[in-house]
This record gives sequence, structure tokens and C-alpha cells, in this order.
Amino acid sequence: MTSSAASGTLAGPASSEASTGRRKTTSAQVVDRLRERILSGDLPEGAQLRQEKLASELGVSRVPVREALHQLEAEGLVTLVTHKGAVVSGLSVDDLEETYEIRAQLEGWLLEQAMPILSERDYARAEALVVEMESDLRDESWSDLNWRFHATLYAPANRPRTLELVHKLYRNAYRHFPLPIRLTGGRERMSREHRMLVELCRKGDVAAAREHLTTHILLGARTLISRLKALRQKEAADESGR
Amino acid sequence: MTSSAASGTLAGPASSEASTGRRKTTSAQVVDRLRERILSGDLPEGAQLRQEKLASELGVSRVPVREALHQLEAEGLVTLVTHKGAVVSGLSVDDLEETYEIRAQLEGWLLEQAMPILSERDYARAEALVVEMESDLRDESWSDLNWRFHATLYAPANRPRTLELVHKLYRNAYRHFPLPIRLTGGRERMSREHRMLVELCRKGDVAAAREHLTTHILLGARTLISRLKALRQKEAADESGR
DNA sequence: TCTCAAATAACTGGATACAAAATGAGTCAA
DNA sequence: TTGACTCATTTTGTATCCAGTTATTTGAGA
Repeated sequence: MTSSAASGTLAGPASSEASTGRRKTTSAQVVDRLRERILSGDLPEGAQLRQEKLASELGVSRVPVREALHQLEAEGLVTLVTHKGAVVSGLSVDDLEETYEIRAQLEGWLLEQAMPILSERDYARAEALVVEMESDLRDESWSDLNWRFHATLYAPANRPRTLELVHKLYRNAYRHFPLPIRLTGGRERMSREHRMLVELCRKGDVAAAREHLTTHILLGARTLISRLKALRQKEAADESGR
Repeated sequence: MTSSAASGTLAGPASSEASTGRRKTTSAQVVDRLRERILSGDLPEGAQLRQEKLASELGVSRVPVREALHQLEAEGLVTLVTHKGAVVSGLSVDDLEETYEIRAQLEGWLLEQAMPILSERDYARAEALVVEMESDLRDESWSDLNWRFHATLYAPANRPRTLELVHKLYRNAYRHFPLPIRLTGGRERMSREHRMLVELCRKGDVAAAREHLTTHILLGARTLISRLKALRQKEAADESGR
């Protein structure tokens, strides 16, 4: 446990210190590492997180790992059961639906607030992102680009905390969908809806834009969730029929 | 540190264990304790939280205290600065305004969803709470009763996560206002607005009810915040002029 | 062979002790 | 007065030990 020669060991002082100028604490680094692995799906829903294993993998002691797990629990990424340990938390279908409803409400409001302030520059930037989404066909890039597109339209509302909250909901919901089923309704439909949204904003039709955005989110969610249900049923069938 | 005979020592296993049947972990108890003290204003904004002091006060070691602080940080109640320690976090005026705006959006939506399902029983319960608020003149009871009134009208919407989120925002915003200035516009106006809200729900006028609720929240916030500003300016003046 | 209970192992939660790192205050000299 | 330096305080991290709980295995009896 001394040499910490494991493959995934945390970066030495030099690397992270140099970039920020301010060295993060070990537990904060552990949080970042684990969050990344969870959000990326590397640690799938339901995975057991053993303190000792994580500690040795990362080359740290158990204390910062425990603190990291507590923090991740507060973020909703893991579930801590007393004396049983940490498990990467899942989200029920109901929870997912609710998350999307909250997003629809808050994003609709953000767009409404931003619209009077949106400028041609913002529209151009948003459309550039649509183009980027059309050209970058890697599935992994998509959800980030999609968020940036949306965020571009909300930014002028100047509601940083709301934006952060929505972003958190966005990431937390998205990770539950395996990559293959994320692109709801295909890229074409997404592009079409996104372009349409920008167009409505340009026209200055607040009500129509909000309506379109809300539908975009909720219908997307419905498709996504029904696919997830199908996938889970299939998995359950495979499991029992095996 | 051995005898743990301090006044605020955590309850022995017996008391909390008996009620739930499942003993909470020490760090969870510490979280509860600290959250309570912060939300009640006992630990005011900006207060330094010394690990060792808290640990000895509560009769526990530093480990659960640190874990608790990390969790509270994730909840937004304290700010952790590396190597400087934990401070009860404040909220800027901008943050407060934003919090109320989010509440207005989400609560408006909750009410809309709940309205078709609300029954005479719910109205009666809500009105009973209004009466209770009129008779219980203790300032400390008020914010809890107020929340219960609102929650009663949202409960049928059956959106537990949204309700929890809103509740968190509610508490987190409220604690920043010292007790004396909490009752915006006096009890009479509050009662009037609450009764009016119930009446609009009874009539089934969804749009009017939502509008009234939103205004109720946002105007209340504005009054509250302007008072807070005045208070802070006064404090600043006292400070420099002393 | 199957089932259930006791023994055992594994893991988490917590306490304590100690080392390391960083901050802030104070000191001292230029 | 300014600036560098030292030092006490505090947080952070590690190691070790122990207690309590859960999971697993073992073994006896049916």
C-alpha cells in the first residue's frame, strides 16, 4: 500500500497542481475521479463500491474515499447503506420522468427570460453547435454538445444557479441511458427541432418558442424512457430465460 | 474528550434507535444536528466550524464530523475552503432572488398538476393550517406551518422529488432572514393571500390560482429581500460608524 | 441430498495517534 | 514602513485498531 504503483493511481502533485496553481485535496480528487467514472457509465448502475478496493486502486487511504462517497451520496450519484456499503444509484422510471418535467419547467422559464436579450451572435453560436452535432458522429460527444446548445440559449437569462441546477439534472438523468439509445428519434429529428427552436427565437415568438422547447424535452424524454423500459424488460427476460 | 459529558452530546444509542428501529450512523446524526443548528440560525451565516470543537461538543471523533461537513457542503449549507475550514455559507441577494424565482416556477407547476385532483379534504386541511398560523403567534412556528400549508396544496400532484427539491430551496432561503423580518407584510396579508389561494383552487380556476401563487411568492420575496438589504446596510453603517 | 443454524470471514463505521501541508499572525531586520 | 521569515494553529491524510453488522461457508441433522 506504500508504493501506490497501481494503474489508476491519482496524479502526483506536479500535474494537477501545475494546472490550477491550487492543489486539490485528495478526497476532492477522489470525488472527481469517481463522478467521472459514474457519469461516463464506466461504473454502471448498481455497481458495488468497496472502500478498500477503491483506496488501493487510487493509491490513497480509506478516509478520503469515505469522505468522497459521502459527498457523492449527497450529489445523488451513489446510495450509502449502513454497514453494507456504497452502490452506484439508479433512478426509477418515475424519478426520471419527474426529472424531465422539472427540466421542462425550468428550461422553459430560462428561455423566456433569455429571449429578449438573445442576439444574433447567440443564434449563430447555437447554429454552429447544431452543425457540429451533425458532423461529429461520435455518440460520446453528443450529449455534451446537446447541452452546450441548450445552455447557449439560456445563458443571457443570467441565472447561474438555475443553469447549474438544470445542468446537474441533465447529467444525472442522461447517464442512466446506455449510449446506444441516447439519440432520441435519431439525429435528423434532433437537428430539425433544434433549428426550429432557434428560428422561433429569432422571430421573437416567446410563447411558441417555450412551447416548442417544452415539447422537445418532454417528448424526447418519453421516447427515451419507453426505450429504456423495453431494454430493461428484455434484460429481465434474458435473465430469467437463460 | 473521553467522558463526553458536554451539554450537546449526541443521544445515546437507546433514544434514536428506539424510534426508528434502525440506528443511524454517527456521521448522519452529526449532519442532522448541524443542519438543524444552521437552519434555525443558531449557527449564523459566516460562523466558523472547527472540527475539533464540534467533535468534542458532540462527543464524537473528528472522522464523522469531517464526513458530515462534506455532506453539508454538498447540500449547500456550508462552504469548505481547503486548509482554512468550514464556514456556514451565506447567500448573496442575487442568489436569494434566483431561489425564489425557481420556487415560483416549480410551485406554480406543482399547483397546476395538483389542482384537478385536490379535494374538499385538502382544502379543509389547508384552511385549518391557516387558522393554526393565525392562532400560533410564535415566530419560530410560522415558517414550518407556512410550508405545510403550501405542501398540502402540492401533495396531490404526486411529484415527491420535485416537492423535496422545493422544500430544500424553501428552507435554504428562509434561514437567511432573521426571525424578526420573516413575516412579510404581516400576518394579516399572509392569511388573506392564503385564503384567497384556497378559494381560487376551489373555483377550479387553474390560471388564476397559479398566477396568484406566483405573485404571492415573488412579491413576498421582494419585500423580504428589500428588508434584508436595509438591515445589512444598517449593520454596515453601525460597523463603520462605531 | 437437502435444509437450517452456527461459526467464520469480510466489510463498514468509528476512534485514536501521528505526520504533513497550509494558513495567519507575529517578529525581526533592512 | 516594508518584506521575508518563523511559528503556532488548523486542516488534511495515513495507519492502526476495534466494534458492530452483513455475507458466506461449514457442518449437523433430517
